[in-house]
Amino acid sequence: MGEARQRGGARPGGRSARVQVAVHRAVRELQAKGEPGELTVPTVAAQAGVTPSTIYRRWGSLAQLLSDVAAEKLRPDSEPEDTGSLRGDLRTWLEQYVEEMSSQPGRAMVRDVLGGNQPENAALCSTYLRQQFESIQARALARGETPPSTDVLLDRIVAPMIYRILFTSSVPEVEYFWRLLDDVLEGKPAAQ
Amino acid sequence: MGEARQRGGARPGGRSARVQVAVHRAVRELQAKGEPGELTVPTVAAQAGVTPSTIYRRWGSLAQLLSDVAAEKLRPDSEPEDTGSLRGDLRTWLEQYVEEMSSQPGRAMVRDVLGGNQPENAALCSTYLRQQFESIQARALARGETPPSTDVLLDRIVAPMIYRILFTSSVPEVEYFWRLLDDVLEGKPAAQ
DNA sequence: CACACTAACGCAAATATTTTGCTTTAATGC
DNA sequence: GCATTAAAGCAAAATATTTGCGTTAGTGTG
Repeated sequence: MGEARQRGGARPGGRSARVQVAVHRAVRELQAKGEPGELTVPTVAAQAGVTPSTIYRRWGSLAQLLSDVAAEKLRPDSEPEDTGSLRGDLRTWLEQYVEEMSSQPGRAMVRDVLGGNQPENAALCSTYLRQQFESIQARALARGETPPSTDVLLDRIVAPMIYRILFTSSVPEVEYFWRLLDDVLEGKPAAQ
Repeated sequence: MGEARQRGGARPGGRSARVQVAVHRAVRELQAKGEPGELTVPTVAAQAGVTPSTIYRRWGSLAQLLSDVAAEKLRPDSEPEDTGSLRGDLRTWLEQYVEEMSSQPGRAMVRDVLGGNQPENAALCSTYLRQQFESIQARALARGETPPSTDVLLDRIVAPMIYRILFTSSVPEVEYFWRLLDDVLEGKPAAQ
């Protein structure tokens, strides 16, 4: 994750790991409780049973900690569902992704990952997406289908969604993105 | 701009306006000087000849102030150049936009607008883009050309660029986005 | 133009957060 | 085990943020 790295023999075992888990969990608990005013380094530290200075030294700031937690939340917990066809796989995946990301907590996650000025965490999210797509593509190839490239999927479907989440007040329904998907799959010319 | 709004008779004249200008200028000056560590509310206040509490009361936090300043910076200072054709107008505009946004300060601007949790500022940026596009479209229509819709331009060109700026470590050269543009203009099928 | 009204600023005390130096705890390698 | 030292704890110091209250100066009215 995005924690400050040391050169000397790092020591990731035991206590360090426990602190990491406790702090991340504390963040999630406080986030779940609502009250964004309660979400401060001292509060998180208290909830995690840890000293504030520990958090400052390991994560640097609340924003970086939140960025780490958000990146962790955004890691997919399972393979994309197999529906039997490329189009079905992508539609199902897209439905879940749109729902997750355009929700209030979803938008917050996106903002948080970007917030920490920690390019690695943002890049990680992109990597997660690529991996999901690659597994869908692999299945498609195994079926004899010819899937679009990952870059095309990112440019034509993910990017428009994220752009709207970040820069506009309302995000379209899934149908809008399903349409973008079909344009890609059918090699349609751009809608004018 | 994103400053806290009051219901009672607002008082935007004279002193308030001067403070606003002084504070924004102070932020720009400190940003220009580099040293991100120097960029704190007390420092900005000192540079602007103002009390910190003034900034806290008007802007709430450094992040919101930076968001306002970034939104202001992102406001286009002129009409898009007229090159005589739709494709030329869009290519020229795109060249400048890619150069501006993928630079180090450009990326910082994007992060800053989004940073303040101030959806209005982000939405403003999208509006600026729409306006630029609309003026290019109007010229195209006057020439008898048929320009793509604003949404298509945002989805197919701007969104991929912003996505890469925010989520990946390297942003492609202009040529990449010129290609996306030509795909849109020529109604080409998606590249596989 | 003088005057009342009050939004927005300044000032300074009260809080809260962040940094830092030093001590203690406990992983890791031998 | 035992030495070594990364990472945590603790507490004082430094900074940043909030808040109450007095002052300044836009704004509307007579």
